[in-house]
Amino acid sequence: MLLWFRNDLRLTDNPALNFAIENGVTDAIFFISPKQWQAHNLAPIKKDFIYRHALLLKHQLVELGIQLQLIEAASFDDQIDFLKANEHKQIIVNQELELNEQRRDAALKDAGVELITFESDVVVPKGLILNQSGQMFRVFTPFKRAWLSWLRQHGFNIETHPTIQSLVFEEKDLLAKIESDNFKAGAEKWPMSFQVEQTLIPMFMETKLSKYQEQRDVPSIKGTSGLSPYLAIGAISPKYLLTILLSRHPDILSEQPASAFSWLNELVWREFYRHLLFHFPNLIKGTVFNEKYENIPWQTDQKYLQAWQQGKTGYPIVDAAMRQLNQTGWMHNRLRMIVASFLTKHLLVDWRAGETYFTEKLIDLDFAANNGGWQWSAGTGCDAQPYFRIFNPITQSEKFDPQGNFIRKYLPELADIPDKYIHFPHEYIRATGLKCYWPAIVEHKAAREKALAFYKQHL
DNA sequence: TGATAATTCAG
DNA sequence: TGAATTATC
Repeated sequence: MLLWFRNDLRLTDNPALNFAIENGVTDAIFFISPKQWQAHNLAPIKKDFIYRHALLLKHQLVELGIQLQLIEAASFDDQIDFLKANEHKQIIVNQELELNEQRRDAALKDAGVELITFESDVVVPKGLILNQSGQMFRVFTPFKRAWLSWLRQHGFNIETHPTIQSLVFEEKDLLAKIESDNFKAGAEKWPMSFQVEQTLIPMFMETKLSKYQEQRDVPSIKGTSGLSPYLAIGAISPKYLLTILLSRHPDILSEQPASAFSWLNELVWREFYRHLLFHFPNLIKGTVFNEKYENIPWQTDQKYLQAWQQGKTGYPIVDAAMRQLNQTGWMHNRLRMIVASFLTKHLLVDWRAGETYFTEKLIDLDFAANNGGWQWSAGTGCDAQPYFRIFNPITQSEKFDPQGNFIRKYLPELADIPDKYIHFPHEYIRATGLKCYWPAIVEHKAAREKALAFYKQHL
């Protein structure tokens, strides 16, 4: 038997790994697949992050007597060829959600390779949270209620093998070792998963969780957990996070206390979108969830898309957010909603273009959540906001970045603009004769009215 | 996980 | 007159 790591680069709560240990498996593989990653538009920083964690895992597995080989297989077809030719005909894996990955696994089975499959990417197994008519929920809140109720009733198992639990890692040399020129693309700023488990998660629980509800929407404050990149590559498991949360807040499945629950709520959104993709696998082919929106003639002018990508829309909160994405490979969640609304509603650009750009840039790219979020913003999605809910980028900025601290960080040219004008500085700039910022690409009120008419006409 | 204009109501 | 509420997009 062979242990095959994919989107589960971790020791803690890894059912495939546990099974391998119990059965004395000593061989493991992980594929480095540049061509496939390219086909999925994967951001360089995410490739870097994956590579680092694969190397970390290789190092950690030595302690368990398992040899992890990192194998170059350019595409999924090459992975299939490798595994068909391999001596092992039983392969232990954790299931992957996305369509290409599922097809690859199906092709392997057809070729006579037996996959021993576990599910480890969600807390509640996909397919079990259904409404009264046996369908997937189409609205988040009832899904959340059913999800919580299911967990209160059934609980969940987190299995970490005793051998793993007793391991202690001394990683001083490792961090230097995994600085690879091939992949280096900014991920070195993110701590490795073992540091996250040892330090970052306990710190977050101790110091930020009680203030999460009030601070999570403020991009100038590091009020979020910063765990999304680890969840996205499977370096940290959602069950592990819930286990720790439950140990501190035994009533969290009854939505108490409120602030801590608002964090769990975000994890439930993650589950919602993964369950959704499980039920509607074709979402990955770019289809709109709500077919009513199938034939919207989105704006095709590349100038709008490029201005948005480069952070040159003339709306400071949007431009600062896009610079954060371009410079760091990550963007605060509140800002993701603001820039997505701006691209789809103010510029009327196809949400798929924004989805792709996020994919190309984000360290924490998760297909299900990204697609779900974009369709939510565009109004085409499952439990989407109605098309007439259009974020006002100035109001949002005043609300969530009142002193402009975030804006000033990424738009230093606006550093000296008074708070009062920072959210839309054009009149102030005109009055003072400064030339420090480009004009607004569209005027809010007119763009809003245009968007309302546009959606109304094409629905 | 909105925004805005219209309307109501306290003072 | 301006805050609170409601209706509409």
